[in-house]
Formats: sequence, structure tokens, C-alpha cells
Amino acid sequence: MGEAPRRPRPMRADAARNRARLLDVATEVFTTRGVGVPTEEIARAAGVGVGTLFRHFPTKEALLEAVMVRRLETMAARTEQLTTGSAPAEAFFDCFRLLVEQSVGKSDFVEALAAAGVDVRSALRESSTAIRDQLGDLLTGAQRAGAVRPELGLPELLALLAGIGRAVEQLGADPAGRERIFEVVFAGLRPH
Amino acid sequence: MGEAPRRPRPMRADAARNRARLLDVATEVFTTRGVGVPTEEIARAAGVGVGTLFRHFPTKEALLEAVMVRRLETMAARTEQLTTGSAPAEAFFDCFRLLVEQSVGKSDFVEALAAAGVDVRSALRESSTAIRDQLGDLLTGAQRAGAVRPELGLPELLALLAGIGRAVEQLGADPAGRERIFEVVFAGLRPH
Amino acid sequence: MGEAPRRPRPMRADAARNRARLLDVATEVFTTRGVGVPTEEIARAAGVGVGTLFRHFPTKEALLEAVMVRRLETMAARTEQLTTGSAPAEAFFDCFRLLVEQSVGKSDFVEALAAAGVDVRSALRESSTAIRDQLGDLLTGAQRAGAVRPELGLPELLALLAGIGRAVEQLGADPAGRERIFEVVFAGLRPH
Amino acid sequence: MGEAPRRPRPMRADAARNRARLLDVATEVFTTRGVGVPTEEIARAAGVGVGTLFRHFPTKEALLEAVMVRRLETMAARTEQLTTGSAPAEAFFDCFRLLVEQSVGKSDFVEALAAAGVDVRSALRESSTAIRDQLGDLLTGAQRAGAVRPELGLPELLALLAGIGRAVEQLGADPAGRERIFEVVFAGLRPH
DNA sequence: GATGAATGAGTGTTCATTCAT
DNA sequence: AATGAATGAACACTCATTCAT
Repeated sequence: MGEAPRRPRPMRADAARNRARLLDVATEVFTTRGVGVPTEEIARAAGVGVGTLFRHFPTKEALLEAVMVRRLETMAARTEQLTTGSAPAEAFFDCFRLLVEQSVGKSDFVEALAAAGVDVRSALRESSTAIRDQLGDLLTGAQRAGAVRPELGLPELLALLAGIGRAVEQLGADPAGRERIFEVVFAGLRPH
Repeated sequence: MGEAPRRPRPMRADAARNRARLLDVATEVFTTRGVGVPTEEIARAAGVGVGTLFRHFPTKEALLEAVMVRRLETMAARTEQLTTGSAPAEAFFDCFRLLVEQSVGKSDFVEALAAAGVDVRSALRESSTAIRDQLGDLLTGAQRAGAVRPELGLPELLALLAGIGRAVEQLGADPAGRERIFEVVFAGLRPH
Repeated sequence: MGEAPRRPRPMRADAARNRARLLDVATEVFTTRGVGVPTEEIARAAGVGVGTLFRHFPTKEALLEAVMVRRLETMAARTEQLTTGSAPAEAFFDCFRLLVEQSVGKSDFVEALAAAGVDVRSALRESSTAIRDQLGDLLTGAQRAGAVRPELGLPELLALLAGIGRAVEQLGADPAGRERIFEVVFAGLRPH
Repeated sequence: MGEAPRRPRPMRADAARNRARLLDVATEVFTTRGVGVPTEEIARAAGVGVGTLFRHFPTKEALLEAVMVRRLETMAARTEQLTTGSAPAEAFFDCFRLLVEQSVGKSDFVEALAAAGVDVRSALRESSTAIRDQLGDLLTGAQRAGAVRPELGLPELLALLAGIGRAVEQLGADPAGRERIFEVVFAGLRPH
């Protein structure tokens, strides 16, 4: 079935698959069980040897960074979608909600948000700059539209995103309660 | 069986001093440098041997727990103070602020405890129940006084406290920004 | 039997014994099988756990250094003995022979000699300075007595010691051959 | 069985080039940075993949051996040159000097080979026998010419070569000091 | 033949916990 | 009660060697 691959890609296919698998597994594992999980276990769960893990990510920290970068990129992509095609105010609040909701049950997503606000890690700088810029534009737009307190700065916004992400995460599966939290924050963000 | 209960007391003075010192040092160290700091270092900083540490706290986890419990108790005490001498609305907001500012750096602990498989609720239930009850009273009082949205429940309040704690923690040393965050949340908490 | 030890030494006795044993074993093992031997094996051979090894020597390199320091100190002590109480020329040649003969079958002894000539390692500096100074005095004395070429410097002497140590080591158990090597070198060291 | 032996040859050009390049690089790298350098790095420096390295040399140890053999062969060739065109005494001393200067940095190899359990003599016997024989002839010639102590045997000469090689190696870049060492040894080698 | 991704045993080191003193 | 030396399982990471492409 499908097309016969005349030239099986220059052999990078398996490598790329392994890399992707490692990233997926690491994301899952770090999210659910914390960053303390041994590298060996991650490798085993991905079906490869430790050596392979370290070939793709020279350090456990590098693996963590890669996970975060991917999360940040996902965020940026979705933010991008929302941004284009909505009125500034609407875009701002939709985006806030989206970012927060993506982090439910995923504490490392919150970490990623937080990292975007702190940005000490060199490897993360590029991708965290991306969303930070997007959010900056979004914030300015909403403020110009008179939908958000004019005195609010980008750092506070990032901190609030990470914080509300955590709040929602801690609340767990309680849609009504989550909605109430959004109401509180959104109301508070509006001028006056 | 049935030894005369002489209940020795004299030597306890030093022991109690050591215990208190260990708790102080552990609080300081865990807060500023994370829970990854080796027990031996904590013992040294407290001026005792590791053995002494483990005599008082049979496990590192137990030490973490004890630190948490004491924090919670301190918070409960301060909350009590605030509660008893102020108008309900004022007491509520003062208390919110106090708890947020006291909880900076605490999230690390909770996660470590959870990761260690401790049933956080069982271990800390007693002391955490105390503040939870106080907060419930405070919330109801503020709602009756018309200072807080009537539909807000205790779970959301707790989640918000944790979340804003994290936001403030991430923001770091920026008093003006921190104030802006409080303004947003306090404004949002008020009815309508 | 024996004296009842009223006060068993402040408990350092065992620790010191372990440390000494580790040093002995490491010396033996490094000498006979090279520095590539795993730390764990050294610990096992000394009858202790790895942790104990690392408690006494924070690094494998530190252990190696300690071995070398002890060798250098041994050399210095024996050199000292020979120096005092002999005529300068005699002392010089006796000492040369002694140093070389101690290194037979002990390549790390040669290393120690070499280290005294190079002295990059900070930890070795003190002890290597000691013998270097002694040998410097010895050399000057012998040169003043007209027994050694006046143009020979200390660096060359140290290099020669290490080199002849290696030569003798490679020659193995052949007393006559060893003697011939000494004859060659001693003759060459004399003026003209 | 019994395929027609076509004896392919064409593609061998590249293979031979690779082999030679690997040997060159390995010699350089092992000499300057020790035998601990990873195979992969050597392959990269030679511009080939690890697989190619292991196709040519089934083992790291085999690569080491090949490097040694080539060094010995080079030495033998130069020794031969010196031998044939000079008076016996001159040839002997020139050759001594040459071998010492060529062997700088070689001791590392021999030790690594020995440590790896290779029977150095069997693996390198052929090529080392060559120089040994030449040196034997050279020694005898010089002794007949009255330029070298008659009682000196070939084993001591070999040991001296290795030892002085090490001495010179340790001395590093100090031409004058090196010269003084040669003076000492050459003077010592002469009769009486 | 060549490539380089994959492997996994092996290494140095850490750290919570125990126990002799 | 206190001490700190000892323990050893656990961890991150390396590297010679194999093998699918």
C-alpha cells in the first residue's frame, strides 16, 4: 500500500524516529513523574539504549530543554493561530485561556511558561523569545483597545499565566471552578 | 511491662534546641536552595552530626514534612491574628496577601513530598485543615460583607492562593509588579 | 590480655586504619596494574565500600596524588638519611642509586620522580619541592667537590633519575646489567 | 567452493588511502594527547566514519599496534641509512641519538599495549627484532672500534635507550639540557 | 566498502541511611 | 544522646564495538 519508497531516506529515518520517540517519552515521563526519573528508564521506555539517548541529547538537562522548547513552540504556534483573525481584545483573552488550559495536568508546561518569563537557559532563549514577543503584541493590542489595564507589563502577564496555570492544575477536573477562576482573573485584568 | 513512668525530662533541653535548629536551618536551606540539598549539609549548617538529624527526623521526607507543618502552623497563627482584629473584608484581603507572600518558595516542598509518595493530605491534614477552615470562614465573612464574589468556592480560593504564590515567586524582586498582580486579583475577586 | 583500653581513642582509629589501607592498596594496585583500575575494585581490595574511598579521597585523582605524595615523602626521608653523614660526592651517588633502585618494578615510582621534575599538580608541589631541594643541595655539593660535571642542572638530574629508573625497571632482574647501567651513568656524570 | 580467484583490486586505492590516513592521524593523536583519545575522534580527524576505522583495524589495540609497527619500521629504515654510510663509532652514537629523539612520546603506547594484555613481543616481534638486530651489530661494531665499553650488552643498551628517551621526554623543550644529557650518556658509554 | 546510529557494560561519584564508638 | 565514618544502591555519562542502511 502507499508509494514504494524508491530511495529510503539517507538512513536518517530511524534516527529521527528515535529522537522523536525520546522526546515524546521524556515529555510524558517528566510531566507525570517529575524530572527525577533516571535517564536509563526514559531510554528503556523509548525502546532504545542509554547511549542512543545521550547521542541525541548530550545531557539530561539538554533533553529537558528540548522538551521545553517543543512545548514553547507548540504554544507559539497555537497563539499565532488565535492572534491572526480576531479582534485584539478577544485574541488576548482567548490566548490567555488557551495557554492556561494546555497546562492542565502538565506541570512541566507551567515550567515552560515560567521559563519564558525567566529565560536563564540559553537553549530556551530563542523559542521563549518567540512567544514572549507574541504575548507582548497581544497585550499591547488589548491595552490599546481598552480591554486590559494599561499599567500591566509583560513580566506580570507571564507570571500570571504561569500562576493561573498552576492554579488550574491544582484545581483538577472541576470545569465550573476553573471557569470561576478565569472570571476572576479576566475581570481583574480589565481596566479599573 | 508496666515500668514506672518516670518521664525523664532534663536532657531534653539540648535535644529540643537541636530539633528547633534543624527545623530552622532546613526551612532556610530548602527555601533558598531547593530540596535537593544533602542532609549532611543541613546537619552541618545546624551544627550537629547527621546522626542527630536522623534521630530527630527518621527520614529526609519527614524533615520536609516537619518544615511544612511548621510553616502551615505559622501561617495559621498569623491568619488567626489578622482574622480576629479586622473587619471581614479587610481581614480577607490582608490574609490573602500574607499567605501568598509567605508561600514563596514553598511549591518546591509540596512537589517533593508528593513525588516521594507521601500522602500529603494525610501527613499534613491536621495543620492544613486548620488554615483551610480559617480561610473558609474568612471567605464566607468577606462574601457576606459583599466584598468578594458570592459564587467563589473554597477550592478555587486555595487554587488561586497557590497560583498567585507562584506568580509572585516567578516575578522575583519587583515590588511594583507584585503590587500590580495583587491589584488584578483583588479587583477580580470583588463582586461583578 | 594486654592493657585494658580505658578510653578507646576518639574513634578516629578505624578511620585512620581505613585510610592507610586504601593508600596501601591503591599504591599496590596502581603500581602493578596501572591507574586504569576501577575505584570500586580498589575499595573492595581494601575491604571497604566505595563511599569510604570517596570519603577519604574526594576524587580518584586525589587518591593518585596521595599515593604519589607518599612516595615522594618516602624518597625525601631516605635521601635525608643518606645526605647527613656522608661526604658530598659519596652522598650524591648513593642517593642517585637509592632513588633509582626504589623504583624497580614500580612504574609509579618513576612517575613520582617525573612529577618532581614537572610539578604541575598543585597537591604535589609541597612534597616534590622537598626532594627537589634536597637533590639540588646534593648536586651542588658534589659539583663543588669536583665529583660531578659543573654544567649539569637540576632539571637534567631529575630527568636522568626518572629515565634511569625506567631503564632499570625495563631491564628487570639482572643485577649485573643494572650495575653496568650505573657504571655508564656515573662515569658520564663525572667531569669531562 | 573454489570460486575463481578474481582478486579484485581497483577500489583498493581509496581503502589504502584511508588506512594510511588513519595511521597518520592515530600516530599524531596518540603521541600528542595520549592513548585515551576515543576512536571516534580519530576517525573524525581522519575524515572517515568509525565503521571504516574498525574495518581496517578490528580493535583499538590493533590500531595501536599498527602505529607502533610503523614507527619501528621507520626507525629501522633510518637506522639502516645511518649504519651503511658511517664509521662504526659515529654510526652508533648518531643512531642512539636518533632513536631517542624518535621515541619521545612512545612510552605511552608500549604501556597501553602491555596493559591490554597483548604479548608485545609476539605482536611486534618481527619489526622490533629488526632494529634489535641492527642495534646489536652497531654495538658490536662500535665496541670493536674501541668507542664503547666492551662489557655493555644489548639488553642494557635497549634499556638505556628507553630510559634516556623518557628523560628527554620529561625535560621537554630545552635543547641545551637535552644536549647535556646526551653528553653525560655518551661520555659514560665510552670505555673506562 | 563506507557510514554513523545504536548498543550497553563499565566508570566515577553522590547521598540517604545505619551503626560502632 | 550525639557523632561522623561506613555503606552501597543509584545515577549521569563514556566509549569500544556492531550492524542496518
